[in-house]
Order: sequence, then structure tokens, then C-alpha cells
Amino acid sequence: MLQIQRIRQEPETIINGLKKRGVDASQTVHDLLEIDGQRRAIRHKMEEKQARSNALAKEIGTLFKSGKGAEANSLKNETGLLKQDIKDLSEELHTLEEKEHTLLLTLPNVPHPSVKAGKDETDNEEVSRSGDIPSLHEDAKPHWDLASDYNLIDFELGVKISGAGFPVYVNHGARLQRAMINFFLDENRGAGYTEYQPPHFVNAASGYGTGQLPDKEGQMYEMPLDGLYAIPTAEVPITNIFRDEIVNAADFPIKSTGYTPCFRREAGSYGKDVRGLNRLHQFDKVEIVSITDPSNSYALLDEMVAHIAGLLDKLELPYRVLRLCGGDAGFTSALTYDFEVYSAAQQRWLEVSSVSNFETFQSNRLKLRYRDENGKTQLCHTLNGSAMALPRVLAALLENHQTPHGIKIPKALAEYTGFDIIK
RNA sequence: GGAGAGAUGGCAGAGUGGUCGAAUGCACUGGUCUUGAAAACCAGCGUACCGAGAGGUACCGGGGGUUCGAAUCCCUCUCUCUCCGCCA
Repeated sequence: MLQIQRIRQEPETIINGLKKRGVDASQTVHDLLEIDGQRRAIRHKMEEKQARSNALAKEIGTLFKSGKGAEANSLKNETGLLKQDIKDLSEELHTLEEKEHTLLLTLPNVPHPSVKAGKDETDNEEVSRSGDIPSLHEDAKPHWDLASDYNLIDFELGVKISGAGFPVYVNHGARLQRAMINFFLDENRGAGYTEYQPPHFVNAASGYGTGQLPDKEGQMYEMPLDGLYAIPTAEVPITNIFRDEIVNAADFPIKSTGYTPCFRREAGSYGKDVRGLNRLHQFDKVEIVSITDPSNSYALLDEMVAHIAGLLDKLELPYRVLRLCGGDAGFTSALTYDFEVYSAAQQRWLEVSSVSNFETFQSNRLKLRYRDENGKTQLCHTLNGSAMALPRVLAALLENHQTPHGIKIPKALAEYTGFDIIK
């Protein structure tokens, strides 16, 4: 959520920035400024009456104590009137506050200056590319065939137990999953991230904190009996560790990591990219979350990008890094880099990581602050990224490293799997 | 599932109608003392909004009510804890 103070200070910057997303915010900003002005005027008026009422109440108390009951009672006339006024004003104030809040929720984050205007993924900029795209032998297969040939993943079994999009990993497939989780967590820990094992269900307050609610309400699995939501990413519970906190600036950057399964309803995306591991209702992901002060957040974003690149290098996968254009970046993001690995048999790029700086967009909702050098509280910048989403990494590993003799496991990962080839 | 207790500042914990944004202790920050440290002593120490400032307003889990006046009384919701039962 954008800060109203910022909209007051630089409405034009915000309107122009949002144009890069293809969003025309001029009407909303205009309405917000008007409502905000009214709100503050009414608040001021109400506070004046409250001050008067407080003073009178004090006076009445003193008068009663000194036995001047008649005088005290005469003052009560005025307080009665004030009371009604205050009630009316406060109702008006609440209405305006609600309107303002509702409007604020509709505005996405303002893109960073480096973000290009654009409509969708076709307008994203490739900023780097690494690794060689393998030339596969003639009988090379897509990962869903490999998964079944080598008995690694049983999609039909998942359908029986739960439904489409809930694969069952078996034997070497299951072990590979477990190995990747440990590999990623160890690498992240080695880079200074504190490891967490957070809850997989969160309450509504947490959903609002990171912006899943109300923006993406229908994307989360919901347990209405208990008022809980299955997390769509570890970002939600891990970032909410810091909700309503004033963190110590000396601890910056605060770096956290955690593995969780992720649950997504993927409503409205049936039939699109659902083959194999490309899009699932439940998948495993290791997430990194960082918190720092505004002056260092973009350097930290670069550091996170470099860290993720290092992971893909160790997995010996070809990848490219994209800077998302305004229209393709998420609602809450100021700047997002996507990592895509090349899946050689499908002959397409698969998104395996998305790294974003949210600036104060999340922390404003989270009330996540630090104290600056003057002792004033300021909103932190929050960032996060996948390091790494497992299914598509697995898909690329299987496809790219297949040989006529079996599927080779990259050296870094083989230390975790205990085997270096799947036959 | 049954029974009970509770929700107050970073933490612990007082406060049952006015002078309470709130005692006290711990923690934290600054200072005195000390070769240094500890101890002791002194001072400071919640958040948000409005205001140039003085200052004002709100907040004692959320919402509503009683009252001139509510942390304190009433209603209601939520959450937490303890004991019993069941159970990984």
C-alpha cells in the first residue's frame, strides 16, 4: 500500500510512474487528495471539540469536589452538545478513512526508474544470460516422460489422492526433492540468511500484511472454519515475523530463509502450462526474505540476484535474467528480476525465481519500521526472492541432464542426493 | 471436547470512576565515579496523527454502551494461558 503522505507530496511522480504499468491513476490520486484534505479538516475540528470537552470535564470534577454543584451542572449543558458533535464528526471521519483506505488499496506499487513501460511478458528486458543450452540426443524426452520412465513422479497417483496438480514423488524423485531443499537451505544459510521453519497456515492479518489479501483472495486455499489460509509462498509467514515491529537498524540487512510447501489454487489458469511440473497446486520452494533501510535496498537486491545466479551455476543450468516491465511486475513490486532456466526438451524458458524490492509497499501495511539516526521511526524496505522453486528446477535438471545412459546429477547436488546418476 | 483464568509500555507487573499515557522493577540510552570494567548514583526512555512551535488528540486486545468524565463499570467479539480428556 502506498503511503498517503507520499501521494500528497508527489502526486505527479506517482501518476507518471504508474503509467508504466498501463495504469491511469490520475482520477484515483485526485480523489484521494480530496478525501485526504477533508479527512484532515474534520479530524482537526473533532480534536478541537475533544480538547474543549476534556477541559470541561476536568473543571466539572474540580467544581464538584469543592461543593459547587450548581456551577458544575450548568457546564454540563455544553458538554452534552459537544458530545453529540464529536459523535457526528467521528462517524464522518470513519467514513472518509474507509474511503481513503479502499482507494489506497487499489493502487499498485510505483515502478523503479529503471523499469520500462510495457504491457506483458513480451516487453520484459533480458539483462543477462549464462550457461550453454545443451544439444540433446535424438530421443530426448520432456520431463513428464522421463519422470514416468525412471519412476520419479506419479502424476496419476496424485490425482487419485488429491486431484490434478498434486504430484507424488517416488524413489529417486523424492530423494532429489529432499536433496534440493537441503542444498538450497545450506547455500542460503552460508550467504548469511537465518533459517526458519514457519507455519504453513496463516491468519488473515498475515495475508493482509504481505498483500495477498485482499488483492489475490481467490488464489489461496482457505480454511473458513478456522479463519486460516494455506500459504502460497513462505514469503507470507516469514515476512510477517516482522509485522508490527520496530527493528534495530544495526541488524540491517536482516536476511531470512525458509523452506515450505506452497499452495496455490491457480484459479482461471486451467489448461495453461499445466503439463508435468510446470504449474502445480502444491509445490516446494525455498524463499529468501530481506529487510533493510531505503538507502541500501537496491544494493541488497543486486546481492540477492547474484546469490540466486550462483545457485543456478552450481546446478549447471542455463538461465537468463529478466527485468520485468511495468505491466508484468507484481502488484506490490517496485522492481522485479525473474530468473528463467532453459528446459531443453520442452525448448522453452521456465521461471524458477522471482526477486523483488517492494520498497515500503509491504512495510506500510506490515507496520515494519526502524529508527533513523534522528530517532524517528521510518518504514523499512522489504525484498524477497525464490531460492529456489523446486518443480521447474527439477524439470530442467531432468531434461537438460538426460543422456542415453541415464540422468546425470550435477556435482553440487550429488553431495546431497548420494547418487550421481539416475538409471 | 469439558472446566477455569487472563489480555496494561521491549519484558515483568501495579492500577477498580477524575490530578493516569499510566506506579515499580528489569532491560535499554546518556552521564558521574573508576586505570578499565562491574557495582553504585543521577538523568532519559511507548506509538500514531495534527501543528512552524508551544502544544493538541487518540491508543491500556477489538467493537459498542453507561457517565460531565472510563485502563477502571456494563454488553459483545477475538485471542492467549492453565487443568482434565483425546492424541502425533
